[in-house]
Amino acid sequence: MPKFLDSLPMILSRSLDDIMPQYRSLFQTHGITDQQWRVMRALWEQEHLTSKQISQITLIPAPSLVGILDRLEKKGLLGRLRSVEDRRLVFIRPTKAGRELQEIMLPKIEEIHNFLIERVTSKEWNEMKRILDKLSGHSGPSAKIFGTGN
Amino acid sequence: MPKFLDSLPMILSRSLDDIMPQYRSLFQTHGITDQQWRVMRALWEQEHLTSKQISQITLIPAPSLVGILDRLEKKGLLGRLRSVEDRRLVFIRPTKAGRELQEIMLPKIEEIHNFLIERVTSKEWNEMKRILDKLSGHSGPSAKIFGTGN
DNA sequence: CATTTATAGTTAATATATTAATGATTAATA
DNA sequence: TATTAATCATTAATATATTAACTATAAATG
Repeated sequence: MPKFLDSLPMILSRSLDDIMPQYRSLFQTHGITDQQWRVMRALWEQEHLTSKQISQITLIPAPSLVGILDRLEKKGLLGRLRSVEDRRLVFIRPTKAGRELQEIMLPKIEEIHNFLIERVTSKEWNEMKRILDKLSGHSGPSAKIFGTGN
Repeated sequence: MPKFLDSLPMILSRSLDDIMPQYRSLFQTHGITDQQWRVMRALWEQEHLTSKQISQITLIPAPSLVGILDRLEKKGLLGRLRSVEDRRLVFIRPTKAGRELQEIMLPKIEEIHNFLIERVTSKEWNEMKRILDKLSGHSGPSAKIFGTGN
């Protein structure tokens, strides 16, 4: 394998390119994008979240999130409400239509997820996560010494 | 771990988010972007490549590649030349400045790569690639029967 | 209390991704 | 050979990523 294609960014990008289409066709069926679903998914089982929290959970950068929330709001899937205690905060909560979409999509998302992970054993799945975590620097020497043990 | 964060897209995205900044600071030093480097890297040791080939190697979608090549051309790092035999093809070749940038950057890229993979054993590295390949569907039952063995 | 510092959300500018469509060219086929 | 189908590069429209800067607000500090 050429060195370029064997770099970590290329390996991860290739995997994403391979699996995302399976999710994407579902997203398209429901008229939303990858990232828009990420936001809706983050709100699952949540009364509301702040923009900051959504950004952290979904890994969507804050400036990108603004437009994504705009479009989801325009689609009537969620609403924004500025906090009274701390007027810097904006609470995001799904609308009724948003909740219904979540209910419809989540099982199908889980189907795809199960279809994918059935390709590997439970041990392999955990191994992969562990190794990726090490590569991310979350399980290195410092983590062993100073980390929480997770 | 919440189910959402334990999905394959989130796991892979998180890994990318963790490692890319280490590369990105190098890219910025040399005034190019991630994808622009991908293109230059693909041309390493190549006389020239067609747009199609670059798109396949780098995983950059063809429409995105157009603008990326425009900017690299404007920076004087590569040139376009339409093929004479098949006038649909466009050959991309690095300029002298492009070659020099490759020479300067590649060792540093490899440093970062080595720094990253030193976090895991050689066995773990190969295990991760193998498992990701299975998840991508490249090593499933059909691959075992019909594949090349790689 | 006045001033500085930090934080949440946002805007702005540029680069890239996604999908569909188009123009030019070549290959395939009746 | 005339037509049809396929291919490569590109454009167009919309969505998102990246970085820096900005506004409003709150916290910290002198």
